[in-house]
Amino acid sequence: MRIATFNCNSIRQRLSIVLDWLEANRPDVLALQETKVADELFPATDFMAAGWEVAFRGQKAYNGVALVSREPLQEVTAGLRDGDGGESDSRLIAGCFGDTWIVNTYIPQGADLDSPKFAFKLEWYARFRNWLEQRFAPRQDSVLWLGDLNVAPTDIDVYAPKTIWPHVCFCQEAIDAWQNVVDWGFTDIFRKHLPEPGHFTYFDYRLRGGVESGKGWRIDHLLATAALAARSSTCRVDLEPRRREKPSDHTFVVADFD
DNA sequence: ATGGTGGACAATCCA
Repeated sequence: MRIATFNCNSIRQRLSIVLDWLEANRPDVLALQETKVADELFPATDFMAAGWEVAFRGQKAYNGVALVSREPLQEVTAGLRDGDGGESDSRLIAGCFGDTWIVNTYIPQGADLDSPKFAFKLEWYARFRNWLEQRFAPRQDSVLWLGDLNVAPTDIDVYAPKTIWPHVCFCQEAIDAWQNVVDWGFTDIFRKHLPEPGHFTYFDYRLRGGVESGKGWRIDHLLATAALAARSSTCRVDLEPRRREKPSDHTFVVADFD
């Protein structure tokens, strides 16, 4: 089983990068964030024409998540409160692949530490833990949580921890909010296989030569409940799509399971 | 150094 995540920063701008990557890597499921398109304008026919199933929940201009898969996912659900029509609906989409639940989230970024958007971020994390508790039992269920989580949990997850701290994605409150969800029952698949510093998934457009100079962040994550984590065999960052014209500011992250 | 770039969408908002 191969599962991947990619913040595409507009699926319509990045469609050929995504379709080419799917063809080359043949994942079972690819989770997308920041599709930035209302559902009626999502390019579903392009995915279907290339032989992929796709489930999506978005809104105009901002946010938006999707799950691309080789076979249709079962029991697809979107939103923290499914159907509330608000912003929270376009930040979560989940579905069942075999006996594994794939839970794709685009966590709020938070803007500034003193912004209401940061409070909304912390609240969103708390609501998400509640969402998990209501649906799954970490010891029984196979759950893979992945996506743009907008948290760099440790010093080796940012390129310059001393100067970046505190930041909405690298501060104690955000790390605690992330840890509280991890404590529900997740293992960090990425760090299981890539424990050393220097692996990043996001490079700010505004820093020139960010990839070459290693000025990155690890804010895109894959985490799994214990039995599923024990089955994971590899995890890697794929920088190849960044050599394309107009790359996303995020990388693909891929995990394989036995 | 509090900038810088990029996307959506039409003046700014968001990251």
